[in-house]
Amino acid sequence: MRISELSQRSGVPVPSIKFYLREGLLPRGELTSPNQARYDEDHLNRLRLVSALTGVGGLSVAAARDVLAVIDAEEPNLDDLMGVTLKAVHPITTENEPTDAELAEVDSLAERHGWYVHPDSPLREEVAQVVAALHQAGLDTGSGWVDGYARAADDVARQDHEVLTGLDGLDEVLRTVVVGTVLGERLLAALRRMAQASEAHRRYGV
Amino acid sequence: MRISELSQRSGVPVPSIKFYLREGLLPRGELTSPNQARYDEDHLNRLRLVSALTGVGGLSVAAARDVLAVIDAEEPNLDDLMGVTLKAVHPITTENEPTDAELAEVDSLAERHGWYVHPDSPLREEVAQVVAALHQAGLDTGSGWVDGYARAADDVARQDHEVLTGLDGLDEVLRTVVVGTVLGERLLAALRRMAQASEAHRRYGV
DNA sequence: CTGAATAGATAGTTCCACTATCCGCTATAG
DNA sequence: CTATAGCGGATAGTGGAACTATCTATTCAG
Repeated sequence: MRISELSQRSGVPVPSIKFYLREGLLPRGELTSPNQARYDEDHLNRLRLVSALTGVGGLSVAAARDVLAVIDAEEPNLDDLMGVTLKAVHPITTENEPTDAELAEVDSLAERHGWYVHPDSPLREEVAQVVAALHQAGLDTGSGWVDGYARAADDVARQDHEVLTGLDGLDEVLRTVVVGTVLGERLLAALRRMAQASEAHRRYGV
Repeated sequence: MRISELSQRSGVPVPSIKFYLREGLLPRGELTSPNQARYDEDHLNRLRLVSALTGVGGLSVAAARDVLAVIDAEEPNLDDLMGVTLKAVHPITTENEPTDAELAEVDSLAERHGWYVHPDSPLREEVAQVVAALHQAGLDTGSGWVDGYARAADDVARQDHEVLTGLDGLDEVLRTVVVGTVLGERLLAALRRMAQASEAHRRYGV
């Protein structure tokens, strides 16, 4: 197919597709002549993936490119993929260094839930940073409600890995990890809001 | 205190504070003369709240302003607050209309979990949109894993409301709803990633 | 044959979240 | 008392991100 069909079937405007081609999110089509290229179903699927990641997924174009590059790597590596994906989802900023007390809070939380957290893992800092933001915003994390969040997170993570074991091709595993990490987060957030609204209705009526 | 002290204690640069003042996220200080104003602890707390919402919370300045405006309203209303907050967190885009099948999927999910979802609620569309994005990205939602996410979301939402019943002042309730919605989402996401990493370590070593 | 579409390059646009500069004034150190 | 650093408030400028428009030289479809 040509670019206009790709555009129609994906819902992405032609200029945007050209932009993604330039940025390397989407491989070029096969040139049949100097100004004609042919795209196939793979291109369409890839474009839909890009669209999902940058749209609902909320990734920047640069972050999406990094993530996709790992998927495309010769020897894809689950570790790399997780690292890149985690970085992509919410860029680590150094806006407010967490205190040692907050890091310790995270460590003890992890211990209570039986999590192994590498001391140098950026995740440790990241969680501590969110905790720091909660404190800054005037919320107390001392009364144990964070453990409830951790339990829910643990449930979801276990299930995520269950799902992965049911897949066969490496390609599918990689794609599922990426999409599951990026969109799963959005799904969980949206469902939480839905559950919250329902709970509010149940408790306080309409 | 004057603006420089506000800046030092909050970590926000003076020009940014001026920007927030202009944008109405932070109330003006009390003028003691035409070019001198006095700020107090309330200003500092408010600034820290703004910083948490726009920083780790990921809200745009406009979204933060809308949310804060509801908190500041004469007669604050929990419904308004939730509506505005939900809109602020992830702006509703019309990028890919969910299909009727996807909406139906969401409805039956809600029913299975005993959630009341108003037919006109934007949440319905929002969840369906995430589901649509998952489909577009090539993931199947038919095998029941979404129910696991819903269960986790339900747990968290119930607990969120438990926390609220333990608070007294309306002000505190409102602030907790906002911060809890915005930052709670980030917390849950970060914890999920941490749990995922730990689970990966448990299953595949290193 | 002709008009619409195409590949690829370059340049322009729009939005956002700040920054920088400027002015007239004021608090304060010496 | 002066010098000077800082202030409030207004206006203008900056830099990055994600497109969007335009251009040229083809080429395909009717």
